[in-house]
Amino acid sequence: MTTPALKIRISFGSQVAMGPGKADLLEAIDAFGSISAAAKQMKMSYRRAWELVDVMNKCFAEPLVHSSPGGAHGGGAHLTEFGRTILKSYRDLIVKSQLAAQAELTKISAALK
Amino acid sequence: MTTPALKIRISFGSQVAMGPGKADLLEAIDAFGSISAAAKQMKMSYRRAWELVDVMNKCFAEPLVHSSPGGAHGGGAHLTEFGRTILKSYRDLIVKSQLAAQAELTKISAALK
DNA sequence: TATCGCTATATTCAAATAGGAATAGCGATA
DNA sequence: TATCGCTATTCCTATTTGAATATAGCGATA
Repeated sequence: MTTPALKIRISFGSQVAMGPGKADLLEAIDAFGSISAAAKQMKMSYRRAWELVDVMNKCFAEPLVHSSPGGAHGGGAHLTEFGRTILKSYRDLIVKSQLAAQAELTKISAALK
Repeated sequence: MTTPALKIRISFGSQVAMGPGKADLLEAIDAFGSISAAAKQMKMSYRRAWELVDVMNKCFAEPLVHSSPGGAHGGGAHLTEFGRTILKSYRDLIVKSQLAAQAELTKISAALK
């Protein structure tokens, strides 16, 4: 066994509405106040980060991220209350799932190379 | 909300050791006794099915699928006891996770378009 | 020992995806 | 009103992925 991990996503049609990467991105946006700074910290292109945000905003009934194209220091982006709630629900979901699946995950992990 | 679903995979380094598609494939191989028949039923190419099996066999300490290139009716493939055990563990893991995550999944699903 | 169907693998081509660079636009603030 | 940094979008290229095809090899069994 080496690096096994549960990866839990919420698929929505052909898209992923929420997953580990998107959740991390939301947290980074919350921490840095902009998509571009979050992207840099996560070592992905601004383009990719923007796309992930766009997918999320379009999957959900309301945007999770609100962004301002201009203003002080170029504007920025922040989580909406809605976004914060979804993020928390997802994180809770992950914790509960992992906990419930621990025994099986341990078994499977032990069987990996 | 339309078609939200939890997708749970077990990642192993850069590869996916087990996931929904691989588990379904294992079941199809178990049911049909060959990779080729399983592939046909799942509407994927033999090549792709073989690759998925190959990844699984290489991620785990023992092969999950044993295959015979020749013999009656061309041989075939079947699950090893090891493979059957892993498959069951994974299916159990999914059930337990889904159950534990139900409340949060319902909340998030209701927030989707 | 010839047949048959499946495994195993290489090659080629098309398609989807990811990444990089370039650029326009925006608005608070100095 | 000029500046600045970030958002938003386009275009092009490179890489990855997937499908289709072709072919060799295998061994039970008839």
